[in-house]
Amino acid sequence: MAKASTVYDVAAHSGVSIATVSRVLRRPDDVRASTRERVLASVRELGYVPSAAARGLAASRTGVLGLYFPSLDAMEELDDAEFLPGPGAALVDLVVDMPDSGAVRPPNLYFDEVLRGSEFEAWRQGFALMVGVGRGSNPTDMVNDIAGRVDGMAILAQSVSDEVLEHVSRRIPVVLIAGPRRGDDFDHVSVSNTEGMKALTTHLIDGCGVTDFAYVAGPPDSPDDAERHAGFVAALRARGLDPRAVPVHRGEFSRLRGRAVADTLLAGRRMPRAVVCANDQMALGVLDVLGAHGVDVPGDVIVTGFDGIEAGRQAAPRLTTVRQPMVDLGRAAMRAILSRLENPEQPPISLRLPVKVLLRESSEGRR
Amino acid sequence: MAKASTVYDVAAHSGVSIATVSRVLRRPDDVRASTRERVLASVRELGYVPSAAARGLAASRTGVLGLYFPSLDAMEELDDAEFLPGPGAALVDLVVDMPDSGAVRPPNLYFDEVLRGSEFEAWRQGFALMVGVGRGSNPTDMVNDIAGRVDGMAILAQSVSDEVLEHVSRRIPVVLIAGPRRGDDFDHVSVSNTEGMKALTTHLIDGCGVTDFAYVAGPPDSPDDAERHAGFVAALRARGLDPRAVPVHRGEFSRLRGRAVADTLLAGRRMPRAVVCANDQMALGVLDVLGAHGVDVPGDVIVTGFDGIEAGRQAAPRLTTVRQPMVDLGRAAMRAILSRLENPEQPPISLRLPVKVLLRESSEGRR
DNA sequence: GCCCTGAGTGTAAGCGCATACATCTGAGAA
DNA sequence: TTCTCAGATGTATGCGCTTACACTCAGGGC
Repeated sequence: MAKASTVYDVAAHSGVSIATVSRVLRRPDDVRASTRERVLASVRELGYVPSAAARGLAASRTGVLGLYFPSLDAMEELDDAEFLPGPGAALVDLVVDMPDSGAVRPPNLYFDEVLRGSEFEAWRQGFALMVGVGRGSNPTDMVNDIAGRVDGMAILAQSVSDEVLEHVSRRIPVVLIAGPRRGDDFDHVSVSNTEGMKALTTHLIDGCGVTDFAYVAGPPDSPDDAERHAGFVAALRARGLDPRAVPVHRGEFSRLRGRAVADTLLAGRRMPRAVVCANDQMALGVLDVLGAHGVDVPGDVIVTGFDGIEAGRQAAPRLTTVRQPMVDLGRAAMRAILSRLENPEQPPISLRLPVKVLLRESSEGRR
Repeated sequence: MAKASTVYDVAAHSGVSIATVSRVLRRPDDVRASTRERVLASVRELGYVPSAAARGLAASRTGVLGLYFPSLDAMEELDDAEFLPGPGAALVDLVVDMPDSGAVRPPNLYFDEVLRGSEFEAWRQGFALMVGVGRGSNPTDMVNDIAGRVDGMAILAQSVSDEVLEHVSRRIPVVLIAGPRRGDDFDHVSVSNTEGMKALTTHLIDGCGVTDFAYVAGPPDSPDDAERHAGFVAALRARGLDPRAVPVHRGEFSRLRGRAVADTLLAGRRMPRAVVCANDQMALGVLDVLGAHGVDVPGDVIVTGFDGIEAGRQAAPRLTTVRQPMVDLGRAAMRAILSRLENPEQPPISLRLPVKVLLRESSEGRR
């Protein structure tokens, strides 16, 4: 790494001008074959790797797309504690792992899957992907930082103030992922939360004959939760049921919260026929407790979730849920950016991806 | 986005020189407070976001660290099929999800968790993270591309040829993640595969009285698999057992493969007392089949895995395994890069992270 | 034999920023 | 009052690359 070599070095080494070196790399066909070979040989010999910074400056595009997430629960666990083993540390630690030991780390599907989709689509379109997570005292500094490094970026909605959004969008295209639409000015991709929950609820009423519900909601500031609850209410109304008669248990989107709600329900007078939860984690918590108390699911009580996480497929009984296309969300976001890049004047994009209601044994079993 | 504004615009707008604008952003204390405010107001008003390309060029460092992965199974599924809904597409699709419908998508822990750790550590150190996955006809083109964009990068071992490795490492520090050590020239972080498998196997022999094994190995070209198998063999030897007497079933690291092996075992003369698998996916496949055939685990057969994925915790019975610190692997890789960046002349780093043997019900139950 | 043409290559001008160095200003010292 | 010096700001250069444009040098048509 003794001073990385540059076009000048390669040019000198192969006896051509820097323009020719550049051409060999960007438009090889414009250069005579013999010259090209000579230059490529120098590239190999000198270990030359073009500087993307210089290239980006000159071409005024970076070839990078950005993805920004707010801080995630799964990330918060990480801390400053030293994690590297000391000099004499054991290489193996043998422990009896009790069923309830350790916190259940919520595998953050949103992050993992949206990222996966984004990376894939960016790659397909010939872009690299830069990721950033907002943390610390000034989470949105990261947004600005990324904005300076990319040709366009996707931001998980609800995580950035309008002011910052407005600011960076003057430099690059910005697309919002999930959450409510932010004014009419930003491109936006999301999933059919409302429609999905409405379809599921309607199925419970029409297909399973449920008239007696409990609803387990997420935090009040979650736009996803609001949309899902709206779908639930709409389904009830459409069938002439009174939404106000349904008890709503509001809290955080966690498995523990689901357990707490189930305890409350069990302590109550009478169990509802169906417990509809605004996400899978909570539904799994409900299943944990009902299972432990010998309640028959779905015979006595139907339980449903939302998201379609893997753990729901592995639960017993398997959880009926609404699967969000999270990978596609990432892909669609990248596409939206590119579309905007190609055609800056087009009207704002607002894409709503379809969801899939997965009917499984927590609602469909013996009845 | 009508032409992003630059330092020049901000300078003109606030009546100062570009040097002052730059100072306001980089070293605010060197500028008089009143001037600073004026410049910051212009920054806000013009929606100015500094170009990282220009900054990188001028400062000859990018402030970005890179992470490169080879193509992953979980990624391969993604294809060019159109995924965006057509104009009249339904927003909801209601399906009865049968237990065996759909492929079991292996959540790629390696990717997700190493990435998580890398991003976190990069952020802590004030760097952004760029990710790339090798795919297509020339997977390692991506390595070169990333190398031109970052101050240092981590590469998942085994995924890049020595030639490419050598080439990019002349420009930036490169650290290899997992796999075998590559010569003595590269910095390298990995986990204690051998020691972990040896400890687990030793426990099975000493603690569970197992003398009769079957071993389910991964693909022949997997260095992880090789190390794990070496640990297994070492444990047998240390207790006077003959490794050659243990049937080894070699194949890919998948759940389906585990099921196939279990079928084979069941079809055989006699079941071994313990089935040791080189990863969790395969062990889960074995559990699937044994469970379906009413074989008592661990009463009749003990099953163990390796990796510590979440699904193993949720299996019934819960899977005994060796947990790799994947998040820490990512963090350690980023640290190694920075360490090398600060002190280019230090001797090669070779860090081996400890693993944790998790004894759960697939080996520990009633006996 | 001359001019035109196009392929191949070189020249030079930025791209937007950081920063060494020059310049200017005003307050305090003499 | 004049000089000094430090703080504040401006000037100018270069980071490594892309690319418009200029140039050279055949070969072909006249």
